[in-house]
Parts: sequence; C-alpha cells; structure tokens
Amino acid sequence: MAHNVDREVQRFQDFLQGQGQKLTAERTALVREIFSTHYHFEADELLFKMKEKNVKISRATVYRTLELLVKSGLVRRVHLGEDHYHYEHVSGNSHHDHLICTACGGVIEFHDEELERLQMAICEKKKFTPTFHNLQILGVCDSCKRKGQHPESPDRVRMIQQTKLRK
Amino acid sequence: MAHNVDREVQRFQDFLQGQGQKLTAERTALVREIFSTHYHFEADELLFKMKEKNVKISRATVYRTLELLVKSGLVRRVHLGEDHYHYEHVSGNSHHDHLICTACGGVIEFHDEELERLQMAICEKKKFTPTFHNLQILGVCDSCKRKGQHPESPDRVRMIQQTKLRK
DNA sequence: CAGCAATTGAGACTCAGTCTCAGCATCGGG
DNA sequence: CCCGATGCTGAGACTGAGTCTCAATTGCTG
Repeated sequence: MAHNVDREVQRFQDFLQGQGQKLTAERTALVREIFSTHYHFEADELLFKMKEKNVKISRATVYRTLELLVKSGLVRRVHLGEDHYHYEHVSGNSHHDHLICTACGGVIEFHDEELERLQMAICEKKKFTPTFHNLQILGVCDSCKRKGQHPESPDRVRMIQQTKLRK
Repeated sequence: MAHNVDREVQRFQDFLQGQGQKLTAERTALVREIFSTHYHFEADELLFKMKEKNVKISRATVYRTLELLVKSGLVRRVHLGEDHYHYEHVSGNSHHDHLICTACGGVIEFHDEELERLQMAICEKKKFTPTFHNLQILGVCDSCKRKGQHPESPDRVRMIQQTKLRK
C-alpha cells in the first residue's frame, strides 16, 4: 500500500473518458494492483498476481489495459535486458534509467540531469528530435560483487529469471 | 563486400578452437554473410537471406551460430525498440549507441566519449561494476521531420516494420 | 577404417503477445 | 420498460521469435 492509489485511478478515468472509454471494474483492479504493489513487472506476472488474489481477469484484458495505461502515460514500457517487455508505473515522478545486475537480476534506478542534457546535445548535433529514451547498464551490483558472484555474460541475462509464472 | 571477411572468419575459428569446437561450412557461410552484407539484422532476416542464396541452413543453426558469435564478441545483440533482438557485427571498431526514428524505422549510430565517461561516473557512485550498456533514443530523424511525418507514439514503434520475412 | 565428439536439419515445443468472436453491461432514446 | 448502440470481457485460437530434441551426418584422430 504505502501509497494512495485513488489519484491514479482518477487520472486513468479522466484519460479513458476523454476517449469515450470506460473505467471498468477490471481496469480499476489492475490499476490498483499496479500502483499499490509492483514497481517493475511483466504482463504475465500481473496476470498471475490477479489470479492469485482470485480476481479473475483474462490475459487479453491485462494486455489491453496495459496498452491503455501506456497510452495514458501512467505506465511505461521498458526493456530490462531480457527479450520481452517489462512495465513500470509512473507516479508523476521523473524519468529514470536502470542499472541491471546480471548476477542477481536486481534493478537499480537512477536519474542524472547531466546525462539527460548530454543526450539532448547529441540529438541536436544529429538533427534528431527525441521523444523518449531507454538506457540500461548491465553489470554487477555491489552486494553481488562482495559475495563474489561472477557476472553472467550479457547475452545470458535473459536466462536469469527469479520468477517463472504463467500457471 | 567492401570488406575482407577472412579476418573475422579466422577470429571465429580461433575462438571455436579454444572451446574444442569446429568451424563448419555452415558457420563460415553465416559469418561471411554477416560481415559482408548486413549491419543491423534480425535472426530471421539472416535465415531468409541464406535461403534466398540457396545456402540451406536451418533455423536452429542460425540461432546457434549467432549465440556463438555473441560469445566470441564478433557480434553484439541489441535492442532497437522492438520486442525482439537485433544483431550487429562488431568489426573491431568501438562501441556505439542508437538513435531510432519512429517514423521511418531508420537507425543512426553515434558514439560519445563524454557520455561514456558520465555513465562510468554514475556507476561508480552506485558502486556498480558495468560490463555493457545499451542506449536507444527514440524520436524523429531530420528527413522525416521535414516530410512532416508525425511521430508514432513510442509504444507503437514495434509495429513499424519495413521488412516482414520468415519464409 | 573405426570410434567418437561435435554438428546438423526437421520439426515439435515454449512463451509473450495479439486477435477474434460471441456474450455481457451500460446508457440514452422512444 | 424495452431497444439498439457502443464498449468491454473471457476463452481460446493464433502468431512469431526463439529453444529444444533427436536421429542422422560430418569430420577428425588414432
């Protein structure tokens, strides 16, 4: 919990209404779940969590709702070094990038103004109009390094999965 | 062509031998294809090109060889904003990142020392030992902007496919 | 030439994600 | 109160990228 989710539900409803769409029970449940528990998650993980809670929501609805959430700007789709998407919610707070530990699979977020500025400068030089960016740095985090975990080779990152779900 | 491919073939053989593995006709053909023609490519695209040239190589072998090439460091696996991998060959030249035009699908490469330094500094601050990174900036390139192509929303990038192949 | 490990192709399989379609919910008129 | 329109839903078929299995083949090496 730790966070009042109603604000996001409201924002989503506003977005939907602007499109002549409706905030249904399923959509509300998904938004609540996303904003109260998860931070980074996979679509199937979300599906699984809902099933666990005995809230029956179909795969199709989960994907459809995620798409709407991405369009509304409440959720962002990110690559985290694996070969499928991850999602993260955006609680009004600013953009960030990811350090991904290839030993434990953990994700550290960071934001750096200098980095953002530099990217803008690069785009300007190339006459490129950026809308979005995505930076992942793969490596080994401090605690894994202490434990002497040897880094997996980058191309094996995708194999390091803490959670395997899908019923 | 434009580039002598034998050096890469040799490097690959050295790598394979170090592992007690063999440089077969199929592997040689793939390396030659990769280093003489493509720059960024998808696995299936490579498979298709080989078929086109009447060099029969199975899907499994293409994927297996790509994995070996990634391990050997001759080829790099990158995300280019779509939901599956792309590959690019590494001809001894340095690391670079990508500007990806969401209107035309084009890819502009760039390398910036300052950016690299900054990333190292960020990692240091977080006590993170980087091995690899991947930065994509999505947006609209100069020529698309002139043509007034309106930018696709980031989450639709994956739909913009110039080439659809597979058999 | 026999033995043996590495390699191969065909095709089954997996898994994330998409699509289709019939049935349901809701709403604004008549 | 019923009607049609519109949007939403779940079930499950489908897709496409990538992986795995296994029997057959290759290419050493002794």
